[in-house]
Amino acid sequence: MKSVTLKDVAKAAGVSYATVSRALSGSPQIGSDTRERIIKLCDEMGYTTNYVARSMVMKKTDLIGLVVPSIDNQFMSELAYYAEMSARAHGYNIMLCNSGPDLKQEKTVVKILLGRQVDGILIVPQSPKTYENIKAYTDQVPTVFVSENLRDQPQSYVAADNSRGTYIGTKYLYDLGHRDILYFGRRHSTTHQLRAEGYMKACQELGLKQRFYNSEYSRSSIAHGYEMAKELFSHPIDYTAVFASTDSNALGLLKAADEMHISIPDQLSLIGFDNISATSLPRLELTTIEQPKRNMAIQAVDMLRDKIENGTQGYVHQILLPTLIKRSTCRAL
Amino acid sequence: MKSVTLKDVAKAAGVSYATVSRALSGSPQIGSDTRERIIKLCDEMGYTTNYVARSMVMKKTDLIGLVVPSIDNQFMSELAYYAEMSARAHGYNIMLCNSGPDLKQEKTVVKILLGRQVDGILIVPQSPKTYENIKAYTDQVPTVFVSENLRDQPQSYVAADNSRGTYIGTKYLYDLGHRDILYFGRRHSTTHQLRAEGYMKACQELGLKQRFYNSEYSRSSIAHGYEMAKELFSHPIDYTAVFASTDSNALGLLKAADEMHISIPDQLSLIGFDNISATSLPRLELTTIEQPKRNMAIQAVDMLRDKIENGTQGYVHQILLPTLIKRSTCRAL
DNA sequence: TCAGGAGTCGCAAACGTTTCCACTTTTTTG
DNA sequence: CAAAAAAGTGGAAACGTTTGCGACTCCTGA
Repeated sequence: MKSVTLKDVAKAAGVSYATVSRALSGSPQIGSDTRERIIKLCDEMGYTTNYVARSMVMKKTDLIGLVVPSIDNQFMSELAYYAEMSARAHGYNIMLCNSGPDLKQEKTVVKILLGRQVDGILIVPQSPKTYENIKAYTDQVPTVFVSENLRDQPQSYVAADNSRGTYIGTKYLYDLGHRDILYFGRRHSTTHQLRAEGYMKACQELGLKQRFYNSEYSRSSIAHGYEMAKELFSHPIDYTAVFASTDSNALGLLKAADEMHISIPDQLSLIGFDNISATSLPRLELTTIEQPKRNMAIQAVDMLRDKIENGTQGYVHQILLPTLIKRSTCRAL
Repeated sequence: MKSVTLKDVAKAAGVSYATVSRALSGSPQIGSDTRERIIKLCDEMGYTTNYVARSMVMKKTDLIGLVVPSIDNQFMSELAYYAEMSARAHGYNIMLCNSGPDLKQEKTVVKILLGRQVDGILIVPQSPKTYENIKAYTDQVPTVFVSENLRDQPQSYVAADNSRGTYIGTKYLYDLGHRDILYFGRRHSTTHQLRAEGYMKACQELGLKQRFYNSEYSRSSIAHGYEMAKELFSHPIDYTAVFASTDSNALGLLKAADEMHISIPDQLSLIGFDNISATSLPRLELTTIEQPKRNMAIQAVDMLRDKIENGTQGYVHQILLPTLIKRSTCRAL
């Protein structure tokens, strides 16, 4: 269990441990013969440099804190995957924290991460209030937000262009011949407000009537989409397509439609948003708008690295374009 | 960016920094009046203890390395969720690594984790060869494996009782009246061998004929399940139920069945394994065997903590019972 | 022969903690 | 009331590394 230190290999090599350190770090001020000898010896003795000691003197941990509401969520786990890959490729490691159900938890984990001396924090906010919640810490360490739109805040973030996503989607529906399109789902939270706006903008441009259906406290879940849709379908259906603010809600609506024998897409076209993995499943095949998760993750760690390594001040808002994924829940009229 | 240290608050409080350290750590050998004064001061000055310095002297990082083939995977992200929660509740943080596509990557990240001085490692193996692959490191740090069955290896692990899972499932099918049950999918890798064994045992006890269908290099994916199933259905269907070794494969089979107008469950009952989240989706509703992921995660970190904190030697094999989730792809004959 | 420079290498400080030991002050006890 | 015990505090070492600076060796050229 006792690991071998610099001092150990120094002793074995008959040099000072400064020399060993330099040999490993590729310092130019060292003989190439001794360097090789030492490197070989390190290998034999199974020496690996102790990162916590190193961090101590370098005042840099090469650690990035990743805080997500809960990693057990398609969007976030996918994001985490690419973030970790990209970070590691650049010599960083990821410290993972679930910011749990409430803001208190979120603040706690950020505090922990600070104590751990992470070089930067990547956070996907759990609510629009997150910014205020951790404001006190974001100036102590480079931070970039992912996926929640902080528009007016002086904070770096990368996000999908939600507004453009719904715009593209309704345009697609229009081109398919639909003239009565219902927007279904959440409208509060910045993200969902933007999605609604994209729909509204498209309607305006195309001369369509804007029609919304949502309950005040709607959440993005299949169960809730189902409940909402059952309520919705109890009224006459005087629209030919619905744009769900979220894939989960769309899936819930799908379930309700099945039960009520409303055929999708024959009677009703349906389009969602997020491209969660479930949408590509057999029997589902939901047409949707994809958030470019891979790019978001990569851009986010790039931004963070820039802040860390170059000390870049200020902030940048990186907006990525979503794309339409055509599957089989929409049909031409 | 410059954070406040022990020395800073010591100066402000007019005491030595040993005293401040003691006040914070709740040492008994300190006056309760000075303790309160110091704690209040720390709060005001926004002091948080530097964990890397602390780790240095304590020779303990309170860090657990979590290595998974890829976090963007239902099973693993869910596992990671519970593991992180449980770990943090006990004062540990999680360092996340994807062990990537190959064994080389897996070895690399384990090495990194060792350099980071993690107190322990939680690893879900990417292949049966994982054990051999990282053998050299597992005796340098407490390690527990998750979900791959290392039966004969002197290594701690927690896993679902795969064999029992398939046993329960086929028994269920039998009780429903099925007498011709086909086992569909992978059979190599320890896990899947065990699953196959459970099916075989049930068949033996119940006097059923064992029937297998699989391709040599089958993987657990919907696409592959689909391909296999198309091939399968090109032969006459002289069985009334199929047990898929994996939910993903089951879903692929479902898709093929739909295309060939084979009705499930009317013509064919279907049962999967894993209870991935997709199985509970509308239109799918796959009957399956659930791995108790939450329990697995919690047990795993408990085992690891025991090794870390109590220096427990030896190894334990923790086998958890899977449960049958009845949904709508099975019907009584 | 020797000054001086290039090329190597060692010494020691520093990073921010925790904790052992010693020391001072206060309290208890005989 | 003196001595011993207890309580509270400070000094300093230690953890394993990086790196500035000084020192040493060796060689070149005058």
